[in-house]
Amino acid sequence: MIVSTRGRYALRMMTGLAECDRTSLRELAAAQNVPFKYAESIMSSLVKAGFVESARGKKGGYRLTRAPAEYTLAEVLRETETSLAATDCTGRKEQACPRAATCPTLPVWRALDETVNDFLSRYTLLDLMPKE
Amino acid sequence: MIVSTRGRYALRMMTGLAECDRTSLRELAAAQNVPFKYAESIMSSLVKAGFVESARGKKGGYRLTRAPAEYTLAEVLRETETSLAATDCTGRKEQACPRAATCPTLPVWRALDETVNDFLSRYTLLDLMPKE
DNA sequence: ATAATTCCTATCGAAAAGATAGGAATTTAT
DNA sequence: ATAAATTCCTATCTTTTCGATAGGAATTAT
Repeated sequence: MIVSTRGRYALRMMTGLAECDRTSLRELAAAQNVPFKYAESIMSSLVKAGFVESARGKKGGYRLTRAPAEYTLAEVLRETETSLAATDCTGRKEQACPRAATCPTLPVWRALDETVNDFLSRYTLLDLMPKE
Repeated sequence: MIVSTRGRYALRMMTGLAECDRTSLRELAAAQNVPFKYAESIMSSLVKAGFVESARGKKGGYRLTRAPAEYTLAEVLRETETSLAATDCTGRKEQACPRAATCPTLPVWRALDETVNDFLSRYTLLDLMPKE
């Protein structure tokens, strides 16, 4: 699995935000069918990454900081998925593998990583907006 | 994660087999550093898929049924990974999603699936054999 | 003050992944 | 025949990851 539920929720929430100027998480989560408390945790990643701006207190809520076309799927998923790496070999534990220096397979995984990243960089939030 | 430990073990075991005419699982697992019992379960998938031929009893063992260049990574991983699908949306539970008909994101996931599959179809076991 | 919100930390429960256990069936060698 | 080495089969265990929830502190408009 490259993109998990968490990442898909994140994208849905962001397209939801793109459709209104500002909204509370309660409304957004309901509209996008994302469990409220889970949405909270995801939104916290989006804010920390600077994708979304928050306003606290009554009448508070969230709003995008850029135009939808300015977010690639790659950057959003990089912040919300645990890892986008094709394998453990190219992920966090990369350095832990003693075979790395001579492993004939490692270059293939690196190329796969790049292929996936390139793919996800060619799409933006705008491509995920419902038409008409 | 696209390729898990199980899939990588499968590929290692097959390249190991490619290096000798026939070998027992005990030897193979030891040589490739794959836990013996785990290797058994993986090998059972490989045999069932017809990638490998088994001989039972004393002096038994396993052997590839084709030349290394005749196995693509895609087909090996398709048999050993739980799923190669980019998301749940394009995996087994595909039909379970009520949004599918109008989901603007689904085509993207399908295209990603195809991209990954194309990539993995361009490499064969031969590409994973240690050089020199 | 009160109500509605974001923010923070902790935890739970289910599912998947990695790995192991034990023994039945088969075959070769002696 | 018997023993040894193997594949085959089913079941289980453990650890990690993932999805989701709980409770309450901090903030702000009214």
